[in-house]
Amino acid sequence: MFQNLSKSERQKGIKEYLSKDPFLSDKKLAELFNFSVQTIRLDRLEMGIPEMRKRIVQVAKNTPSTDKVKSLKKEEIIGELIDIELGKNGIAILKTTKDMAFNKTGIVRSHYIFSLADSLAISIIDTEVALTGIARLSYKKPVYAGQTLVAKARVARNRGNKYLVSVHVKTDQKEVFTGKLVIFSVNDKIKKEKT
Amino acid sequence: MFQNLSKSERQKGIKEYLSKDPFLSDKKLAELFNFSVQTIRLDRLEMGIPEMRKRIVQVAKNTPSTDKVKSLKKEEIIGELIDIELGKNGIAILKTTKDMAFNKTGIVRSHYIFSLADSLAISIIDTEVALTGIARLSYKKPVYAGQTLVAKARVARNRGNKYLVSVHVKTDQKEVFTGKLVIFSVNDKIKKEKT
DNA sequence: GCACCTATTATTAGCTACTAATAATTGTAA
DNA sequence: TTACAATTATTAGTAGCTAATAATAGGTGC
Repeated sequence: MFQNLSKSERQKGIKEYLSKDPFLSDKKLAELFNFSVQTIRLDRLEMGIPEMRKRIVQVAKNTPSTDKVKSLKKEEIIGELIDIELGKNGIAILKTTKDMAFNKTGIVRSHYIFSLADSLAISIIDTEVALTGIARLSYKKPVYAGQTLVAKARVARNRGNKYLVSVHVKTDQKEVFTGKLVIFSVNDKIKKEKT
Repeated sequence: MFQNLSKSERQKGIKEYLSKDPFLSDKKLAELFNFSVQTIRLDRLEMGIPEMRKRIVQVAKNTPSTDKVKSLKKEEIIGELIDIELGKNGIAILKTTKDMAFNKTGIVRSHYIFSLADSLAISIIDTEVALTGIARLSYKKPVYAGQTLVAKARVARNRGNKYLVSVHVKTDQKEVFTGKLVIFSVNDKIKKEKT
């Protein structure tokens, strides 16, 4: 595979290979780089790379990423605003993908649909800041990854800073979700009050 | 730890322990169950369970393993699962960050809180696939970026494949969100029906 | 030339966590 | 008492190491 590599080149190569495949033993690395097993070991020691078994344990203990919080990306949530009449209604579209769905079934996770509905509902309120207060959600049919969702929101009632918004989400003419959201328009004072 | 277990009890115990912690060596199992290493090995052979190193490799390579949480892989859960009793209750934590919030106010967008509640609720259902049907959400107080949310979910009722899960989310002892979610446990048939 | 140094390779002993095979021991039931 | 299962022990061999020591090759400086 390799020949006549300098020490630094070889060490760099080992690092690279191991980052791609931590399952390589010293013996296999020795064959790959055409150096003796002992040299490879020395390289590992110099670079502070643990032995294969420990590397595998590390991978095994990290794969089910224990404490990493997977957050939703903005683009994934909001979808695309198609049409909007502030204070009245709006339409948004979201193309669902595999990573929004359960691996096992391909069914899109419910909070993605809610996120679409919620952000659309907030968007159509004609105010600086809007917060969701109460919501009633109803999931009618499962949505499968790949399907495109069309969300329509409408302000059903408005008393003072309180808005009742109803959202209907469809895919292929079928209604898959409906929700009623009570949204409050808020000014900056609230922020101070509650902190 | 254990004493005077029958062969079948012991083998059952070994299976259980290894499903929870595949990193246990035969020696440690022998100490746990108070039997000799050779007996443990015979048990593994009879049950077709590979040695520790091979188990670790399996985990590392992400080969399908029956997890404690059935319906969701850990990465798929929003927030960090702290404690769970399948079919009963569970606790999850989410550290909120700026990119979960509105720039203007620093208030966390409501769908992040719902996502935490929803994925926790689904996690505690002891089934292969779980889907949200109906939900009633109530946002009590605004949450500010940086605050840590603690979500507690409890199965309030369970009739057949229909579960009523109540979720309470708090930060600094204050309740910021409550929700009642109706979740359905589903088998694979649904998938075929609706596609 | 020689001393010195680095890089590389070899060798040996010991470790963990096994497999595989064989054998001995214990207990219990026909 | 014999037969059998369950358990434990023993031995040889394996992979993939650590750790320590030693040998060898090649170059640099003087």
